[in-house]
Amino acid sequence: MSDTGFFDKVYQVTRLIPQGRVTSYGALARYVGSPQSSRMVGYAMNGSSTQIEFVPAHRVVNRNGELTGKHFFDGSNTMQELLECEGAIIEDNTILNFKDIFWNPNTEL
DNA sequence: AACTTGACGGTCA
DNA sequence: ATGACCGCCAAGT
Repeated sequence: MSDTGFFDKVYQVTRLIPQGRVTSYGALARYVGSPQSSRMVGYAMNGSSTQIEFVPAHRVVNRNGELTGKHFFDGSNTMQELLECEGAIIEDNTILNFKDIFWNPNTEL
């Protein structure tokens, strides 16, 4: 597969996130081999919309379960609605059942 | 070509 | 427990 770079790896792993589950930037960063580049993961998500294949960027939140990237979606609460639609309990931009639906690529992949 | 910024995370004071 | 600092890679200016 094309490891054309950091971003592509991130996109590919992100697509593997099961529906109804979420993961963190740090977990993805660690999986692609750059544990300290969690910011880059978020930055990559920024360009996820330019990808041919759909990337469920809404399933990626920070380690605190907060929807820090909701601002980068169409509406103001698009990300939240998508997640709630998949079974997440969200309040004040935070996934309350984060611990329950967390998906760790390093452990479950 | 150099500097700054960015959807984060871990550590140290 | 709260706040500041550093690291990391890519893209924009």
